[in-house]
Amino acid sequence: MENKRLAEIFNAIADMMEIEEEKRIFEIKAYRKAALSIESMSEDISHIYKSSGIEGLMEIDGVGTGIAKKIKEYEETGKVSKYEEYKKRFPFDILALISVQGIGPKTAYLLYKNLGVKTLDDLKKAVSKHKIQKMEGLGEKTEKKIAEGLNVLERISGRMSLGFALPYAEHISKLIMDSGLAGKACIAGSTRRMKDTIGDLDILVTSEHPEKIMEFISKMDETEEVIARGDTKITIRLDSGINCDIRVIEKTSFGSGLQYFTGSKAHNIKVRKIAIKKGYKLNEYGLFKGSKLVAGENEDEVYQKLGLEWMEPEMREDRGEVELAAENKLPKIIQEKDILGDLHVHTNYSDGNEKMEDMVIEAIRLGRRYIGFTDHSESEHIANGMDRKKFEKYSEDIDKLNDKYKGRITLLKSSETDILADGSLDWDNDILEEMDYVLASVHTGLGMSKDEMTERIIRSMENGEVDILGHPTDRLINRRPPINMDLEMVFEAAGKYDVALEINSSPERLDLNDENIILAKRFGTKFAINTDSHMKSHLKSIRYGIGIAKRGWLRAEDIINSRPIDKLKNLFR
DNA sequence: GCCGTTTTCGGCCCGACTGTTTTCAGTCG
Repeated sequence: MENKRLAEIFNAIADMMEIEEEKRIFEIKAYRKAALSIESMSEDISHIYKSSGIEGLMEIDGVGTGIAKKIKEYEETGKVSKYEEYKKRFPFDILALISVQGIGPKTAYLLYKNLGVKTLDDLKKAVSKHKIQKMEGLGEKTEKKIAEGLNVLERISGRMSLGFALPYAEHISKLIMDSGLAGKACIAGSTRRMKDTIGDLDILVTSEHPEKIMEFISKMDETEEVIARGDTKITIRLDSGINCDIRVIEKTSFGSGLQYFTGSKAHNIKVRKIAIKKGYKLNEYGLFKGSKLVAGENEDEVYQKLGLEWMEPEMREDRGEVELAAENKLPKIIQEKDILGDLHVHTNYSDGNEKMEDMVIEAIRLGRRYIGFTDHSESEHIANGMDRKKFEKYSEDIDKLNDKYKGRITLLKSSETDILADGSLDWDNDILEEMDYVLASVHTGLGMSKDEMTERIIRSMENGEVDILGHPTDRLINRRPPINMDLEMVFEAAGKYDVALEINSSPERLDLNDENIILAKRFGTKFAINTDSHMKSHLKSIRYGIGIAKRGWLRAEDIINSRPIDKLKNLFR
């Protein structure tokens, strides 16, 4: 998948153009737009080029003849000559340097020209020798800001999982509400869009006393540092290391503010263009005809006045949702209430923290109609995997509890069964047949070659016993990359053998993610949104998986655990 | 460089905050 690299190259071209060719602003924007499109595509751009050539590339939003040619060049030679030329002129690591908060292309160039700074290491040295404050146009404060920016870069490697960011954002919103100074405090940005990883938090606040809110926020215990503070907007760094933008707006602008602040950027640009076409202007303060406010208090109304259906925040990525909304043809995607059960739950029979019955009681309390127990199979020693004897006891326990809680919830018998290195399963068939369904996952031998891994996983599905493939890519956010496999081949096999792909809601996994879901859906696969709970509190994590599923535009019928228990059992049979 | 239900030429989303300035460029979202 070269999409990411190509997006990087086009972004770097745009950055380097900004240094001395800022007048070509629209050309620069064109490169950025193309980069954004390419980066957010689920389809492999090399495949597009190989199957449909330049014409295929030009179908991509923001890609015309010029950029399509450059993609072709990259596909054939591995290089883009325009980029190589720019790199000769500006031989410093522009992408690294501008990743520091406060440094943009112009500042990066100044640093290179005056101090010879080419890399982050050079930058660190320049900072420690206090060379930056002496430069013309920069000063003491800029140097300090850069020093802090470098600090933050070192502390935060990558983005935060949605599963950690959302509760944190909720906590901050609650603090703001509890201050009594705000009418509303609403989470916006990529957190509201339920993106699997979050760069920073955005919170929209309505208040009659913006200055008091600013003061309150800057004094919260959670606020480690105030990065910027104006009349309506404050940026803080929280003690968790994540940045948080808080914007205060009047009640009458709440809807347009939320629309604007939720994004995504690409979605907003598209919506604003529609506004212009229809003779309006749209900004965070409202939808205006001339200077007259037409809509602003409700988000729904803003869209409606533009002739658009309201779109779920999870869909706002400019992946075709605006066009469908204009025609009233948005798909009806999964809602939290559609999920009836959870098919990946551990207990203290293996590596879970709690007794089976406690998990059952909590699942009932959360309104689940069924719960599938999936304690680990024997070879997972590290996770206290069950042997045959223990499985029998586990199985009896499930039967007993099923009787006890009959009519309130149904317990399903399963096991998270290891997919061994050769693609076979970790239980013999006689045990597998005792289960209501089989959840199979890879836990070991993650370093295999792509071909071996692909074959291993496909083989595990071929024997017809597997119903769900658990956390298919095995990634751990910020800790472990996805395993090396041919996603399309695995997804195709899952479609062929009727194996549902898991959307694992555990904050550290969120696997599959939205892009993989979109890809898998092309092969007609079904999905299961599970929590992989190891304690009672984990059962609530289902909302992250649902968010990810919504981002993949999944409908209730795509998800097996939205079916009533009898239909689900039929499916497993 | 891209794009078209006003256009194949002439437009291109919109605004906040900071720092080093004396009116604005750079950065960010």
